[in-house]
Amino acid sequence: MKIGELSKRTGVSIDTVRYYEQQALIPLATRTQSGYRQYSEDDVARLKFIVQAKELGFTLREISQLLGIQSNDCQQVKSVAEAKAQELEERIAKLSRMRDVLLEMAAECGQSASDDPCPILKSLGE
Amino acid sequence: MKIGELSKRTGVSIDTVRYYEQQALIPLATRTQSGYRQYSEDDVARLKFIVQAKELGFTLREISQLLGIQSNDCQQVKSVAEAKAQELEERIAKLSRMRDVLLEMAAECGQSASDDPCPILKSLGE
DNA sequence: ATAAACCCTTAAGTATACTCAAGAGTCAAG
DNA sequence: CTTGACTCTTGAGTATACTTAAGGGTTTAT
Repeated sequence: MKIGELSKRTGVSIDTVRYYEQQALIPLATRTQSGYRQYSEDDVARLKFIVQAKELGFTLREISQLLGIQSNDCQQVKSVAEAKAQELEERIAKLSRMRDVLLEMAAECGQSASDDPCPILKSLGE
Repeated sequence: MKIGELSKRTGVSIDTVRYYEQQALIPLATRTQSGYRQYSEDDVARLKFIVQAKELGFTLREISQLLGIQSNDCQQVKSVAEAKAQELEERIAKLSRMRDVLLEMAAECGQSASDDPCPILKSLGE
């Protein structure tokens, strides 16, 4: 398939696909004799993965590592994946704490008299 | 205290403090007669909060909302905080799924023969 | 009183991740 | 066979969040 179809099937714009190729997130596409890029189902899957990972806050550099573009060394990919899982664990813990803090903030806001200072700065920042 | 001390106590660079002021994340500092910015403990707390929120992936715009810089309307701050808590909830769920996916990936990588293709592209992207 | 350390402003530069524009070649339908 | 949709490349522009540079006052310690 050509780049337009790939774009429609993944929701990634044509320009962004070319950008990802330039950044080596996806391999250099094979070309038709006239120079058009040709893509396969594997490319669709790879792009969908990139989209997912991006939504989760991974940088392109991290995604590149995850995809292990430069190497087919499964063991290396494994250790990267495990390290990322660990990072996610920590991030989840942090986010959970932040969520609790926000809810506490909201509760305090609801209770204080309307002309009291907002309690946010008191309850946070330390 | 002056900007240098504020910087040291919060880990935020002097330039970044001035940038945050320019972006209205912190209020315009009062000045000495010679034009030096003067800060208080409240400013320290506010900056520490900004640092925490940033680590959790909030944008400066979102943090600005959280801090409710333009308004002392506690109820508005409350609703922003609750909305953010809800967003965090969803983000935590997504991150948890991603962590599971990564661990599954790692497990598969560990099992496949070393010359098999890496199973990542198969197990993801759909 | 003078040198080091600190502060000021304005403006430009950096990294990430796109996004758009210009100018030109290619392909499919009527 | 031509028109419109699609693709190509190169290069510049955008947004976010800083960071650095240039040039010049202020404070503090000796």
